[in-house]
Amino acid sequence: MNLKTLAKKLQLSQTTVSRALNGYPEVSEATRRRVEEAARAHNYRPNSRAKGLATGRAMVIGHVIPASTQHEMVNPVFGDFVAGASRAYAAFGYDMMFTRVDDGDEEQVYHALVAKGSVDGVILQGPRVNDGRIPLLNRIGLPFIVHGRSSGIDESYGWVDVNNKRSFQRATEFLLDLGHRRIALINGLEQMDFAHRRREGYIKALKTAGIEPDPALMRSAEMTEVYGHRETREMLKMKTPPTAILAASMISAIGVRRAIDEAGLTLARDVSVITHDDDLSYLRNGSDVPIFTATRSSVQQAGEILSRMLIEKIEQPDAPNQTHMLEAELVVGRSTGPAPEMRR
Amino acid sequence: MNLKTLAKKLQLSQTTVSRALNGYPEVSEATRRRVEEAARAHNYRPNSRAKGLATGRAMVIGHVIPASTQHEMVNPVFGDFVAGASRAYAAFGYDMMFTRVDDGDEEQVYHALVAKGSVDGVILQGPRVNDGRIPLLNRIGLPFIVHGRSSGIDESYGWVDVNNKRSFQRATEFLLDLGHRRIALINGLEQMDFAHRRREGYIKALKTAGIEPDPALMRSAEMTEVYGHRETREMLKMKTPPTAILAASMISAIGVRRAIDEAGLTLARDVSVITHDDDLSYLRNGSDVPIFTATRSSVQQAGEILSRMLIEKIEQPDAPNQTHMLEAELVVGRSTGPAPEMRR
DNA sequence: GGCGCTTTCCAAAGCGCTTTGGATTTCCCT
DNA sequence: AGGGAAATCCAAAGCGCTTTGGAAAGCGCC
Repeated sequence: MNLKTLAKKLQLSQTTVSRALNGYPEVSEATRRRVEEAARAHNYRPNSRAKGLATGRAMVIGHVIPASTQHEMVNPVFGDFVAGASRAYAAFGYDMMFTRVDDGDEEQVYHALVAKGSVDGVILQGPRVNDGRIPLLNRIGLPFIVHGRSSGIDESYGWVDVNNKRSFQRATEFLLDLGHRRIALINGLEQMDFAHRRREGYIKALKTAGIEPDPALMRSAEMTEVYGHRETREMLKMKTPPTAILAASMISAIGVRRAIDEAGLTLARDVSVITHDDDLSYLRNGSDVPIFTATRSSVQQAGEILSRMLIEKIEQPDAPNQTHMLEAELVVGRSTGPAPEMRR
Repeated sequence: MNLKTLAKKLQLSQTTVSRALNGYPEVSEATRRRVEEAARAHNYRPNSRAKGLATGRAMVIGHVIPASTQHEMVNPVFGDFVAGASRAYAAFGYDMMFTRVDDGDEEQVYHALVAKGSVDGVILQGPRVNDGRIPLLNRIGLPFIVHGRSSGIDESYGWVDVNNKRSFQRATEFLLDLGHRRIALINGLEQMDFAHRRREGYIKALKTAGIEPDPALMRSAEMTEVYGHRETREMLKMKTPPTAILAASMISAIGVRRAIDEAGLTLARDVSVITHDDDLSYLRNGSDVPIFTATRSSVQQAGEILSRMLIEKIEQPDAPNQTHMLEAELVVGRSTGPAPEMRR
């Protein structure tokens, strides 16, 4: 069923039917009702490609996802983020499309997306420090919003980000207040901007307290469970092991806890742990009492805000870039306690 | 840059340029080379909507995702599955599109997808027992492959599934062989077909061993960490608590372990745990020695097989439906041991 | 009755591509 | 030299929609 045959059935022109369906005023209420009814009855939906061709809009938002390092997609954060974003897309009639890109092909892929006209805008996930994709997208003129920011990039762009620096600074201060002096940071990959900022916060808090950061206590990699476990196990073997650990995600914190258990130590009593908590649906930080003391910020909520912003950007491209800073909340759970030295 | 202006620049007709670019034989090698070069130079990419309109193919594969219960998207399994699928899509030039659907609107959404022509086929995720979507899609005639199967549906359809029944039967037998008699099942939602089959396997093994399944030891819900923790804590409080637990996913198994720790018990010694392991990138079951004894089957691999099958189905819709059964492997880790009674 | 509005509708062009049906040229062979 | 096949290219139609530029009809009013 297409416009033409529907129009014929109704004894109307395609123009009129199209206008009736799209809410234009140049059509009488009676006709509109008649048209709408017929459309419903015949299960008519305008062909999206034809509509897109005619209007120049795709009603699709793209997510370009680095593949070689599959970090983005397989990171459990991804699902919650996308779930949040999809809520906004659905509300505004957009679909979301994922394009997988091998490393180095990013420029190609963005050019292709705009040349092929398959999306109206993109979400930039996982920005790195000094991320070249931002100037690229600005140059191409494809509307985009960044999930996070990119240190070192001066041009204007829209973003939604957690105040990673401040939240890790506060978390570190919290541990310092508990008397901890050897505090480890099991960070994400430090080329990622969020990890970079978290380290800044961590270091700033240490320096402010007059403590020189120890490179041996700072680890950086993809935030898997195995990674959290491995680094913790190693550090606990040191001559003067850390008494507190800052973990970058719930998943790696789970590995951290496993290593602590295996070492015969007790969480909170022997080693304190604070993690960042993205508030993932499948990995809630406990039900009543939080398992971990954590800096919490819902990535699902971030996804929703972000996609709303992108849709606005698409619908009025000339409006100034918006930004939105989310403050993580420090929730105190059962994974932190006074430094062991203090307790004696 | 579009076909018309590119053709004009080359002093050729649109036909020739199009044919040159699409590998048709009616164009000389010399011209083809010239055209390809110009296309590259001007960064030309055919507009996908126009191409789709002309060919009738969208080169897009759809994933329709239930929203109200956001199980699908926020389940960490989702990311790995999609990562696997995207590998095949990228190889064959397809994009993937996600449509969020509120409960009850599924029929609407599928109809819309085919009417709007926005996808060439869909992947059906999270099939339930007796899932009405399968007959619906067959009726509509939209190519699809199911990730899993649906007990109670007799019509023919393509699927890729893990042999859930057998793998849980084996896992149960393994525990029985270790002397366990009170074995709990912390299952997924039992309207989900995979959970249904797992329970069948579990029950079959028990009955074969002459043990009457105890309803108090069978739990069912979304497989979150908190759920694994809560059910385990409850069951450990019973007068005769289980000595072994079968968990439905790594995430809930992590909750199970947490509850065991909190109860002052030791994994493997006091309580044995076997989990199903989807081999998620961020939640590997340990590095060298597996953390948990587990039935393992890579969901990423399933995604890749599935999407390959769907592409074949799209390209030759009349071929008979293919099916692919994956056998989970039982890996023995450190979470299982002889039943406590046996050790005395 | 005729004028100027508003209301209601329509024919046709155009979005950027593929593909059909031919036209033109080249080449080989007798 | 001429005929036919093969190679190479092209004009134009068509995919299903929106939108422009009018046309026709209805209405109140002088």
